[in-house]
Amino acid sequence: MATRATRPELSEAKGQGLHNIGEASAQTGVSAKMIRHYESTGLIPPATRTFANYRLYSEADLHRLRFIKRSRTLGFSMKQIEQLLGLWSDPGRSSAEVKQLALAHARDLSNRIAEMQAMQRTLERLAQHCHGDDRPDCPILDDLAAGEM
Amino acid sequence: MATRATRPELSEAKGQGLHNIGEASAQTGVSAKMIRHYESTGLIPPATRTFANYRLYSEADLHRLRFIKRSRTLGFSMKQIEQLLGLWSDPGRSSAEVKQLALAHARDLSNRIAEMQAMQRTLERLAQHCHGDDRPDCPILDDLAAGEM
DNA sequence: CTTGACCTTGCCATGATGGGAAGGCCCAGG
DNA sequence: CCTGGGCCTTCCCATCATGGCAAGGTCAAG
Repeated sequence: MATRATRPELSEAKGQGLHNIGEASAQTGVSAKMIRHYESTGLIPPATRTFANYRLYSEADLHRLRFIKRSRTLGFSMKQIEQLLGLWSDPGRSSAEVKQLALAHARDLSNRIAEMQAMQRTLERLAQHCHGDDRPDCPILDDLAAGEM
Repeated sequence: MATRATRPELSEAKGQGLHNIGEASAQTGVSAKMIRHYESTGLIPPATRTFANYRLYSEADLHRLRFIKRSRTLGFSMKQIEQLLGLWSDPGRSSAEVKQLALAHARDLSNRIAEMQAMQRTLERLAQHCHGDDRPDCPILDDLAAGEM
């Protein structure tokens, strides 16, 4: 078994516990499309490749992808995730930095939630006063047309 | 005063209560950029023009723009606003259609609010358990790394 | 006439994601 | 050996609503 100094065959790589992009996607919940995108933007390092140029992912790579996936699920932006990944891999980090990032995002969420709740309440209120029948009279349209900001 | 059959001068048009795009923007809160954009997508009809090709807006046009602005403030999408405008100008509409549109949007908002609240609660909970000091230990990163979906 | 504010069109960027095309690779079945 | 189908590669385009910039025309005041 001569070790191929440069780039392995796909079957060989899989025998060593590596995964192609399809498997990586299935095991992390990140689409292949997005894995490639993350690589192109530098969020993840360039994947090693097989002889035929297929991308290969180690368990550590999958771990990183799951971290990203979880962060997206919590609504962090890609820019914030970049910072989070930096902190994650920095042994000299202070938890204060992480906490600050998380709380900033939480505040941002709160603000957006409040805005949407205001919209929601207004809509519910308007809809309550709308007959919702065959007649054209409609307080909802009246409100929109009145332009009460 | 010979009525110019084709296209008026700007000063003449303003004398007749028409507005250029800057005034229309100032009086409706819709940026000039977006007014042009709405025209290009057909949301509003092509504006009449001065001799020098400046757009002109009547009070009715401003009314329409305010309607759009108010609808955006309530979070309706452009596609929904297109429908709302159609209903607004349709004397034969049924208020049920309007109400249905509004309630569908309200439900959509509720869903998105619920998602964001879930994120928000998770973040607050994680942050509460994070010391936020100089040490690197951080339950927030632990959670992200664990990938508990 | 000059200056500055405003208008015109047109192109590019955002942020995260999906879709699709054109072509190459891999494996299994005949 | 050949073929089919499924996976991979890169590249471009679309979304949604909005802003920015650039190059050039217009208008009103000094």
